[in-house]
Amino acid sequence: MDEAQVETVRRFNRTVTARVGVLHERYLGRDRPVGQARLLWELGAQGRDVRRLREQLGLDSGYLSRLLRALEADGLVSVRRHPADGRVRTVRLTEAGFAERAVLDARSDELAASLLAPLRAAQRARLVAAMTEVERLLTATTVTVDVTDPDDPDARRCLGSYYAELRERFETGFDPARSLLPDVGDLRAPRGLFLVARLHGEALACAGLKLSPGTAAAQIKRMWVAPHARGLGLGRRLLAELEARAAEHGREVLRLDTNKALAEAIGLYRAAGFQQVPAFNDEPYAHLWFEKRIAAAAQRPEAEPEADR
Amino acid sequence: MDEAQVETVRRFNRTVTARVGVLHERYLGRDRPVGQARLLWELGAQGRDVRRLREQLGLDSGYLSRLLRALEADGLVSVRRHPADGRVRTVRLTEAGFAERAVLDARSDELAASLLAPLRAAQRARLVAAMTEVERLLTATTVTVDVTDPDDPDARRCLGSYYAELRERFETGFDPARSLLPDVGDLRAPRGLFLVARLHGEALACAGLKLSPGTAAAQIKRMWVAPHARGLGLGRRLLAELEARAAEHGREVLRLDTNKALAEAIGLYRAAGFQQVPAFNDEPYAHLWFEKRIAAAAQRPEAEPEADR
DNA sequence: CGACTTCTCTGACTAGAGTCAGAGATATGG
DNA sequence: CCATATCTCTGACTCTAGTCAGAGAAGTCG
Repeated sequence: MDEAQVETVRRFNRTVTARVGVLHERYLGRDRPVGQARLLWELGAQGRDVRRLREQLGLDSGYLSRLLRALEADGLVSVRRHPADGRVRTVRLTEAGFAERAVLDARSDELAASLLAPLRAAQRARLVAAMTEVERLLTATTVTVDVTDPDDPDARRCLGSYYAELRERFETGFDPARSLLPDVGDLRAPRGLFLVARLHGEALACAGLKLSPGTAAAQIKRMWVAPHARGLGLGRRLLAELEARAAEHGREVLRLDTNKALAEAIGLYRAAGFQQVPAFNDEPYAHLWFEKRIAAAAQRPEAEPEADR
Repeated sequence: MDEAQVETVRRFNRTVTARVGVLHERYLGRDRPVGQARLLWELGAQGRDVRRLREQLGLDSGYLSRLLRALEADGLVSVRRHPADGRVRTVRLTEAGFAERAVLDARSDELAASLLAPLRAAQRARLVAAMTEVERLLTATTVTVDVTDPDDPDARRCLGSYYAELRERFETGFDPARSLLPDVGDLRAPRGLFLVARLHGEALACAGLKLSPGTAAAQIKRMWVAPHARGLGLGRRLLAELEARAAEHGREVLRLDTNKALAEAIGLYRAAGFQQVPAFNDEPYAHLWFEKRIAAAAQRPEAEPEADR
């Protein structure tokens, strides 16, 4: 990235935090501490476990407890014990809580409207379009990609959604036990690895890499991106990450098989430089096979994020 | 504006305050209270009067005083009495202060880079472009337009710059005393009005309206936009505002005269719906005359900001 | 000169945000 | 069933941001 880009981002940060950030806090916390307001905001229609709230908002347990009690005292939330686990407590908005949330909502609308109001229709449309773009890309930069054990709950959730989607989209249905990789346990060191992409703690995408011993090829398996997270470039990012990891392990070729029903994925593979090749395995669910030569590297390169993350 | 637009702005606000705002504060205040950091940041290369700082940052005088003393104790700023006015104190960064500022600068770069890092080159370029657009338009929404006495210092500053620019751009030079409006004092109630557009207290643009009695036409005079503020749509906004004010006063026609050297202004007038007409006065500096029929209105309409601000 | 204003500083507060160290209740694994 | 881990809550703090009411020094105007 060049200096001019960094400079633009800096200017953006200043302008936006000054104009939006400050107002946002002020609107939100007009007659309620910002901490409480944020909490109300975060509480959805159904109840939430305190534990999850804490983790999601990154709050100290003591602090959160106090915030909850303040809201409870105002009659905005009710806190009950979790039906299954008595240690856990579940928070839920009361009627009054919903009303208060609606007030915050209205204020948020008001702030948004005040930003748009001084503009002419054409400028407004441009601003909204640019905001959409910024938000989309900023969301993309917030996603983290980490090596995760395939037995981790997040990993399991991704795989579950993946299988469900395949079941629905493949003409023949899908049963992982009948596939060439019945046990995802193979996707952990030293025979492989498994990546999970997360946004604010929510798992959005996954991808596995199989590093069979004694071959120069690494194989991509179980790659999936949550439907609502498509279009953020996550697929490409996972591919780039896998490529870098494979290179670290001295592999020279990256391979994968796929099903003809997965049109977007196939497009992604081609765009990322994969070439179609004859079948290199007898995966029953595969119709197409791809591979890509990669630059082996002992150390991970730094300059380009394709390899960097 | 429609609901979808408001919704987009809201989503933008949430994402951006969460991602940029919080980080911004955290980076900035990593080992220094945010208040102090903001102050360091705001202190330019030359010294600043405490009075101006207070006004610019909107701080309580006691609070600012304490912040300054904290920075002084750390040897980052020096505070001396103003040479001309012993009540006023002037703050200036010390060597160590500049070093500390450089650290903040570096962090800001770091934050910017961290936002860009996970993206591919193409995405980066798109993000930067969208940010530029958002920043530009958000700046535009922050500009306020108010009726101001033509003798107000801001108004005088604008007019001064305006005259200077005309002197330079007109083939014949420019002397306000030789023009048809030698005294801007006419541009105040009840015979007229004068608008000044300001951003963070800095005057950026102005425009006058002459409401000669006994005629159905109002006349626009002394319209100017600071060179560095062009492209924000301020000219259009001022025109719209004047049009609304003229309508409020029951006028049915808006008129203006202009010089052929002012190409951008002429373009603006045409784009805003003005038609060229034969000379309606004998302004020595005018080459072109324009007018526009406007809808008279006792009350100011609300729906469109063209008339709203 | 004297009254009034302007500007900065000090002292005395308040409130919010957040941290840390347990205590107590409830699960879980051997 | 016991030891250990997990989860929430309480009490006791700290820090920062910010407000308010003057005091005192320095200018300004009649």
